[in-house]
Formats: sequence, structure tokens, C-alpha cells
Amino acid sequence: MQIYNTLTKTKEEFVPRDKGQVSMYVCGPTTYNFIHLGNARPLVFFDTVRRYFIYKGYQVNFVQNFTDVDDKIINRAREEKTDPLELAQKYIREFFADADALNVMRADTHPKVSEHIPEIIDLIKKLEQQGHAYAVDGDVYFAVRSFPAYGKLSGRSLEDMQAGARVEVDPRKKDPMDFALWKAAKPGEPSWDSPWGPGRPGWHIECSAMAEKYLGSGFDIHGGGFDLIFPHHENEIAQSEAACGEPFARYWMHNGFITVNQEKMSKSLGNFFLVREILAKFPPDVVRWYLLSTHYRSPLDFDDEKLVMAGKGLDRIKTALRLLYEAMELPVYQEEREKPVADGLEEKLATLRLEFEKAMEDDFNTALAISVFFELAKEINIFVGKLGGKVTSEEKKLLDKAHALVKDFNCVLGILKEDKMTGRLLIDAAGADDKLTEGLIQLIIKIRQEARSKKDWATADTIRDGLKELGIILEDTPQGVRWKKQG
RNA sequence: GGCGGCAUAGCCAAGUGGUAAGGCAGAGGACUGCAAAUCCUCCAUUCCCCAGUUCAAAUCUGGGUGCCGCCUCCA
Repeated sequence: MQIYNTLTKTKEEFVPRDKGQVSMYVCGPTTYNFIHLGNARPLVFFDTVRRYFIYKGYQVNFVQNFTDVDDKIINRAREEKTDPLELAQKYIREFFADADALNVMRADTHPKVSEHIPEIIDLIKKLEQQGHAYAVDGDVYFAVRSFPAYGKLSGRSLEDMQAGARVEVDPRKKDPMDFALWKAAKPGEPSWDSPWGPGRPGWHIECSAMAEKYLGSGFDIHGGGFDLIFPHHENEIAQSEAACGEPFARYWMHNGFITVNQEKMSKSLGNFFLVREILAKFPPDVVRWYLLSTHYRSPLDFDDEKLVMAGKGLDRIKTALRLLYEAMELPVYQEEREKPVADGLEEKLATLRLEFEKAMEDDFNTALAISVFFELAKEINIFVGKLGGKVTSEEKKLLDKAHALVKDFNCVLGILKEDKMTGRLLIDAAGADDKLTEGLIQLIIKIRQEARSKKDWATADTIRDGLKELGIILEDTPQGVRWKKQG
């Protein structure tokens, strides 16, 4: 398994700290608003990473924090005249609503800053005792000059950064790049008691404290967006490694941005689209498919047209799956076929599994993995097309194997949900919402079939066109009529 | 100013030394009452430009052009 490590700027062979186990920490959102598509990319991508490790049989410990104490939350709460922690709590709930829709698994632990103040204070105390931090007027700063490796993740030196620094220099800091570990409380802000007086944690220290608590030093993978490399992750490394003298995280993974008209989607530019706005127009499986259709380190440009395209691609997979399920319902014949129909399919399925794994093991190349999924869909279509309305028991076994492979691909990519009772994947375009609709459609189909049997094509076509207007697609096959909702 | 990334068909997008995956769109064919779905075939002599290394380059080196990001909150 090869993983591109931001720390070394190369792909490295992944070796977990503990055999058979993977520890991951992915920076979660600051919960002062609904999440936008840019937030959804790391969510979906790292969820897919986690799913692949699970597929490979690893035991994964996945931690994703919530930053529920922060300037932006405080400001927003002031505007809305509510309590900051309540506001944060509300958006944590909203976060889960969106994440659940995108089929993102809940983390094993979702620690919150507000519930880890003692751990944070302990870490700051440790840094202060070791001379890596200093207090000024109730604030505590990290002394970047005390950590010689500062800049190793982002690949820049303190000199580089200061030359072009656009930061207002706080004269109380020993070095302009020193950053806050603890902020003295201002009136009306949430605060906690500390050795330096009442206050709250700085932005970076939380992740150091919580990652250490739940995963320990030298855990496997730390992930987030490219924009977190500096300063956030650089600072996490400084804090954690200065405090314990051991490597913090071993593999640093960063996803590229979602762009709009090739420009970064961001809250400050105001060109962002909320996940729920998009989900109002497109099904969640399409959004997820689209997010995974490009390699995670490349930028991904967003517009409606691209989601439409992704939807059409995913329809191909869904159609193959529908055909597969149809074939799995066919009666099993005992006698052999005169001409075998499944030539080489079993080997082909094995090859496709290997290709899929190879793609995922090359730095999680989901775009390539998806192309393997398309090949699988084609193989299924070819096979099912040759069955001619009946299967032998051998062929039935092959259908089950193909189904198992689809389920495995789907499970790693997290696209379609599974019906726990039947073990089948749910294809939303198929089937009716209720019994009445199903009955009505079946009745209409029956009437149309009667017209067709009398070669009354005008009536048959009127019905088909009329249903299409309503978003119901009819497909005539030798085995009967199939219907689905428009994708 | 410092640091970094990207440039592949109409569109999206893999591919980092061995002669251009896959998807969408498009064209033709099979199937069909006609469709739809599906299958088959076609659709980049070429990978931003120039020079170089090499038997061999989209892939490596140098130069150029264009776009983007980080250095300030941001996934």
C-alpha cells in the first residue's frame, strides 16, 4: 500500500504502527455553519480510506474532532444572540445530518474541544515547563524558535515566512510566527480557569491534545485539506513533538480543493455551496460518486453540469445492478446449456478485484478504481444479456460472485446503501414509494401490453410517452416490461 | 517577495520512461413494432510551447507560457 506523505513529498509504503491496526485522525469542522462541498470532500475521501482499510481486514480507529470553541463560533453566536456552545452543538447535529446523507461512517470517537480543556491545559503546561511556551498577560504562546524542525511539513523556513508575512506583528511575541496556545478570556466569551487565568484554547492545540489522548504518539495517518498544512498541521507537529519528543503522526495526507470556476471554494470568497443545497438537487450517491471521480490530491471543479455527468455515469452502474438482480430472480434450470455462456467470467471477476485493489493501494486512486467498477458493470451486462431468461446452477453461482464483487466495490466507495434484510444494494431509481403507486403502474403496464398485443402502437406509445412525462421510464424486454424512475 | 501545485479528445479524467485507461457527449451497426436499456465498432499519430537526455518521453532535464493554491480564518 502506497501513500503519498506530505511530510516527505513522496509515496511511501504504508506500515502501520501496530500490526493489523490503523489509527487515523482527520481534522473536523469548526461548527458555526452548515458544511459546504469543500468540507465534504475530505469527509467522503477519508471515509473511503477508512473503508478500504476495513475491507483489507485492518482494525481501524478513526478519530474526527469538532472545534466547538472558536472566534467564529463566538461571533456567530453574538449575531444570533445565542450561547456559543449551544450554537456549536446545533451545527454538530447538522453536520451529522449531511454526513449521514453522504453515507459517511461515524468516527469511532468525535472529541470536542469543550470536553477536553483539562488535557489541553496539561499539554500547554508541559510545553511551558520545557521552555517551548511562554505566558504574556494571560495569553500563552508557542515559541517557534524553540522547535528547530518548525516548517518541516510545509517545506518553508521561518525566514521564508517572515519575509512575506502579512501578519500584524504583536510586539508581545518573541517571534512573529509564535502562535497562541491559550487565549485570555474577553468579557462575555466562554472561558475556563487555567494557571494563566480564565481563557480558552488556541486553535491548534486541541488536535495535539485529542490526537494524543485517543491515538497516542506516532499514530498512523493524519488527514485534512491542503489549506491545513500551514499553519494548522505545522503547529500541531511543533506542539506535539516538542512536548513528547516523539514523532506525532507518521503519514500526513491532504486532499485538494473543490473549486468553482477554477477558484477555491471557500467561506471567505463566498463562492461556496452548502452540502444540503446540493443534496436538494442531486441524490447523495451521485454527489459521493462525483467527489471520488477525481484523485483526492487534484483540484475538483464544481458545477451542476459535472454532477449531471457523474449521475449518468453512476446510472450505468445502477443499470447493471438492476439487470443483475433481475437475473438473480430467474428460475434455475437443471440441464446444461448447449453452448456455455459464461466463458472466462470467473477469471475476469478475479482480475477486476485485483485491479480495483491495485488502484486503491496506489495512494487511493479512486478515479481508477471507479473505472474498474465500470468494467465490472460491462461484464455483468454482457453475461446477463446472454442468459436468455434462464440460468443454470453454475451460472447462478457466478451471478452471486459478481454480486459479491459489486458489493465489495460499493462498500469501499460507500455509494449505495445496503438492505440489511436482503443483503442487496438499494437502487433508488427502481421501485415505487408505496403500494398504491406500484399497483397503479403495474395496471397501466398491463393495459399497455394488451394494446401492444393488438398492435395498437398508438395507444402503447401514448402511454409510454405519458409516463415518461411523469418521470417513469418503461423498457420493453423479451422477458416483459421493466420500469424505473427517471435518474 | 517566499514556497508549492496543475496543464492529456467537445467535456470529465487515469496514466510518471516502452509506444495514450475509463466515463459523459457524438457517429455507425445489432436488438426492438418504434423506443429505451444493453452489446459491437468508430471517435487524441498525440498529451500547453520550445530545446535537450535516451534505442525509446505525456512521463526525465532546462527554458518559456497560462491557470491555481499556501504564506491571514478556511477542508
